[in-house]
Formats: sequence, C-alpha cells, structure tokens
Amino acid sequence: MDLSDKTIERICRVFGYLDVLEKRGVDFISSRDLALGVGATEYTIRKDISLLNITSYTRKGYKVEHLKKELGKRLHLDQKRKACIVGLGRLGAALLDYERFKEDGFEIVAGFDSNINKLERIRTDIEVFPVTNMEDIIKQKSIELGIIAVPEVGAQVVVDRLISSGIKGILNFSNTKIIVPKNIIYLNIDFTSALRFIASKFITQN
Amino acid sequence: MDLSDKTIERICRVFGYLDVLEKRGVDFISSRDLALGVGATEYTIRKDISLLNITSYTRKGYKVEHLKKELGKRLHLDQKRKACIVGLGRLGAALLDYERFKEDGFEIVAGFDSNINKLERIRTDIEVFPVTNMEDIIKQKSIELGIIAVPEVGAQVVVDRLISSGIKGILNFSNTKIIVPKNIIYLNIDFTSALRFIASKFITQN
DNA sequence: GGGTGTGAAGATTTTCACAGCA
DNA sequence: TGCTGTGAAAATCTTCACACCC
Repeated sequence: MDLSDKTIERICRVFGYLDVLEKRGVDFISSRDLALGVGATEYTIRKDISLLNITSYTRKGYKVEHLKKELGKRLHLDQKRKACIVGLGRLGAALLDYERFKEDGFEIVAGFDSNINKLERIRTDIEVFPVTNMEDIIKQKSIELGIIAVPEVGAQVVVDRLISSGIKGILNFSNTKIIVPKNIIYLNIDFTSALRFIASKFITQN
Repeated sequence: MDLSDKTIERICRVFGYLDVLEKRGVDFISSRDLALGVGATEYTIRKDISLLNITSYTRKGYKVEHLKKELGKRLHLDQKRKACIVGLGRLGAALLDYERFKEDGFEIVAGFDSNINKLERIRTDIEVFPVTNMEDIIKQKSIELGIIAVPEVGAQVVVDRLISSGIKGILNFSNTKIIVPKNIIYLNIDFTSALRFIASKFITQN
C-alpha cells in the first residue's frame, strides 16, 4: 500500500467524521456527503477509498460502521496508542487534560517537565515526572507518541531524548523546526503560521 | 497576484524563519538554507519568492531583513492584527496567554465564554467577557481574527456570531467542521487528526 | 564561482465521464 | 434510479537545467 500524505491526511479526517456519524446513529453516507463533511470533493473521497480497496455498492452510499472499521484497519487507527506530553506550561497542561484524546483512541499516560515546582503544582489525573526520568518511563509504559510543548529553545534536545527512548512519532507544538531521522514520523503544529496564513488572505483573495 | 494556498502557507513559514534569523543577527540566507529551515526544497522556495517579484542577486543569497520586509508587505504580515478567543476552557485559556502571538504580531485583545463563573475565576491580563457581549466588543475593538476553542456543540453558533460581528478570519480548534461564507478565511486545527496522521504512518511507511 | 530567476519537463493530484452494481 | 469504482484527461505543483547576475 502506497498512499500519498494527502490521501492519508484526508482519510484521517474522514475517519473522524465517520466516528461522529456513528455516534449520531447514521447508517449510510454518500461520498458527496462525506466530502461535504470533511471539506473535500466527492471524487477525491471516492478515489481515496478505492485506493484502499474498500468497496461499497449500495444505492445509499457507504455503510458508516463498515467503512469506519475498514479505514481503521488499513490505517492502523483501530488500536489505542499511548502518548506523553513534554513541557507542562499552559499549553502542555491543557493538552494533558484534553478530553478528546482518550475518546479518540489516544491515551496520555505521562507528562514531563524540567521544573519540579511545576510538577508539584499541577492538578491533573495524569502522572507527571521530571524530564530526567523520560527514557525509563517511556520504555516502561511503551509510549509510542510524544507531544512536544516546550519553549523553542529546548525542543531539539527533547526530540533527541524522545527518539533515544524509542518513541515512534512526534507532534511538535514548539515553533521550531526539529530534525528527526527518517524512520520517525513527525508533524509540526504552528499556531502563528496558521494565523499568518489566514491574515495573508484577508485582502489578496476575494 | 494569484498565489496558491501551498505557496502562501510556505511563505508564512519562511517569514517566521526569517524572523528567527533576523533575531539571531543573520544577514544573508541562501534558498538552500531557507529550504532546510522550513522543510522544503530550494527550487520551491526560489519559485515562491519569484512569484512575488522579489529579487535578490547577491552572491550570498537573500538579504534576511530585506526579504522579510518584502514578504511581509506582499502577504500583509507587516501589520499588527487583533484577535479574540471564544471558549475559555483549558485550551482557550492557554491560548489567551500564549506569549508568542504578541511577538508575532497578533494581539489577543479579548476572551469570551458563556460561563460567568469561568470568567470570574480566570487569571489573565487579557480582558474577558460573557459571550452575550461579543458583537459589541468585536466591533468596538475592531477585532479581525476569531479563535474558536469551544466544545464541538457550540462551534457553529459561535462562528455565525463572529461573522455577524464583522470578523474576517477564523481559526477553529473545535473538532467540528464549520460552515462559513466564501469571503471569510478560515482554518481548522484538529489535534486528533494530527495524531491519527502520525499513527497511520507507523507501520505503513518505511 | 556561488548564488538567483524562470521556462520547460516531469510528477503528482484532482476532476471528469461513464461503466457497473443493487 | 442512485451512487460507487476507475481509467483517462485536465490541472496543479515540483523539479530540473541553464541563462544570468554580482
């Protein structure tokens, strides 16, 4: 199987939308309505799905439950994953308790910070540790995902330690580009760039 | 000028990187190093820049200060923008005080929540208001950007009110697709989809 | 020599059109 | 009839190659 990032990214959104539909009790959904729900075209959605060799053929569209299960299987979204958060400032702390993650199959099982005071003051049900213990805890709990919410300066150091602890994927909220080996999957989320993108389209477009 | 979203998005990142370089006191940067810094290729970067009719022609690459200024001018990133945050749960509250925004030219000038208790308890220097006052405040302060951090259910209502208040762009952290008129610029940031994207590449790729 | 600027070639992604199934 | 599945066409995006400039 050899999907483009674009297809993967879209399917992940489709998967999330199917989850919503399932909870709403919707049984069938057409490619057109799926497309509307995730912001794509019906052609793309159909092609994406057909690239995964999933077929439907009812007159009513795809069976929600079935499609979700199949997408989950193909994209390995059908298993729970453990994640940790490094950096427990405002943002990190907020992510620690972000309720959606658990619902969506990602369990935050540890938080790390270098500031012991912060660790003592923080109020959360998740276990928190000093960064010194990172390697041990990650291995011991078999954590696969690292979420980085430290200030710019510290990011690359954290990345290196996450990787040497055996982490498989990294979501980076710090505003620095980080360097990772090719076998580690990673993604940056950069709030400022997002706002800039929006602002830069204010006058230009339309 | 007629840039693709991809180009705009890349230039926004380049702009941010130039800002870093400028603060570090770097004078010149080549397209190759720019590309490295933002995760692109030198060809793409050169083409993006040339689409904006910015030219360099020194032997050392682009002059950091000059390029940043020109990009800023072309993409309207050279002016401060006012933003507000709707929904002051953990995430919204964290974003209220996200220090980077101000440094990067986005000033959060108001927070809104429907829960009066939350408004009273919150500790921040930013002014917070009940959502009932949204229209007035937004107009009065000429806020251009709305950042949505409410739970799924409320998102579309908030969107509609933001729009009727005259907001120009929306950054949506709630996990629902929202519907906006074509003249409103908006962007979703979906943490779960990001994690899923990463997880789905664990086994497949490499 | 060491870089940019840019048309043209190449690769990828999206759309279309229509056959095929229930 | 209504919607999927999919090759082929169209559109978009990236890379290349090389002229050009300091």
